[in-house]
Amino acid sequence: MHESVAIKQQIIDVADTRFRRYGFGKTTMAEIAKDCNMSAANLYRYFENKETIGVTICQNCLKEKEMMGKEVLKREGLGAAARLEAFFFEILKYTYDLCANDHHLFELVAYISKEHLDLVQRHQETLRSFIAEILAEGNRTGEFEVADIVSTANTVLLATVHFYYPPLVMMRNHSFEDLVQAEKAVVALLVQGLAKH
Amino acid sequence: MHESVAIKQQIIDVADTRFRRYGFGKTTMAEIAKDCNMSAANLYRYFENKETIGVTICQNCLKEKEMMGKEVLKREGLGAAARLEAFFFEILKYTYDLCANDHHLFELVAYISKEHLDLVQRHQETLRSFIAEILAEGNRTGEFEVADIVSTANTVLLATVHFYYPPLVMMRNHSFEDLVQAEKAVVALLVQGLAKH
DNA sequence: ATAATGAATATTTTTTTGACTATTCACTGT
DNA sequence: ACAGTGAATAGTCAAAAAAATATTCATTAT
Repeated sequence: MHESVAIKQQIIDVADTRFRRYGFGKTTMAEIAKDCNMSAANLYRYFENKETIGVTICQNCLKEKEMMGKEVLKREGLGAAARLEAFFFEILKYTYDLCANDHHLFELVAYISKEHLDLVQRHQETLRSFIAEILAEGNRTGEFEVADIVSTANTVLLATVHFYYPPLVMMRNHSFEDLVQAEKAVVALLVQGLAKH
Repeated sequence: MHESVAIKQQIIDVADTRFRRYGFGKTTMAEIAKDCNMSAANLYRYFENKETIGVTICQNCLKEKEMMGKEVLKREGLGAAARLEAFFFEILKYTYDLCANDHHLFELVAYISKEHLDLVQRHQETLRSFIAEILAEGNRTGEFEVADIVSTANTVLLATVHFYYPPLVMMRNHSFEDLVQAEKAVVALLVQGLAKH
């Protein structure tokens, strides 16, 4: 019945493991198939091609990052300013961990992002909507005074690119602590700018 | 006497022309030498190697960009906020023009920047000092209220990376107008945050 | 009809090889 | 000593060949 869904998932799991350990390029369809006890040809009944497998894993990665941010939206006892700070802290942490520890996955994401611009765009769209939520909350509580929430959310996203865009996060061997300090400083300045005066 | 300085300059001029037209990789030392009416071997009496020539041209490029920013520092009749805006506008304009029109030079800068991190760092250091000057002016005139000028200048630099870092400037085919609009929005938000309340 | 396969074909990657270019050096002219 | 050179060397790049891999397809199994 939903057999095919389970098999798809198995393929993703197996591929994910191999991609992380050996990289996308060094993993063959034959190897993935073997791990699933099937022939390489049969993989094509579940995925159009190898790249599609990569894209799916990439999407999962971005989705997980989004979850990290989303969790912050629901946290109790935070004002809008503190929430914004926590939001970028989580995003930065996730991005940093990915890049620093899963080098191969980082490369996969970078490669896929180059081709499938739409993926990245959708991801940014999601982050933007999260930020917009925080801005709206700030307006509600009187902490912020934002006229155009959507366009301001976009502006905030532009100013914080250092903390979610992997190539920038990894540029020069900044320690995680340095990055967090920079993140705090940028967000603090932005919060000042957003605040009701 | 200062013969060698003039010859060095000639080599740079000739190389610059060729690099812009054909790219760094497609320009040979023999060609540069021919343009200077000398043998390839003789170039090595003036430059350690080909890469050093590229680095020098790259430096000139960055220096020119810095000049664009510096000019804004001296403009009369601008408040600190307007000056900051004008500053990033000029930087963005120069960066955009370089990337959009001098594709080969853009690649050279990108390539050299990867190796010679110190060049880029020094460049950022310069931009930072310019921003610091503007912040200090703002403090003086009462427009801004910045406690730690140096660290704040750095924060501003981080938040505006979209407008001076070539790869980001060129990411997706944003029109120049879109970029300028984004630049205005980001700087406006930062200025709000810097303002005396 | 659906799942799966081995063998055939198409693509991509790797290796090899030859040509090309950067760099060095021993030497020439001043 | 200094500016310069041609020829020798070393290293890099690019085209071609070989090998590996992705993808398709005709066929089998259930």
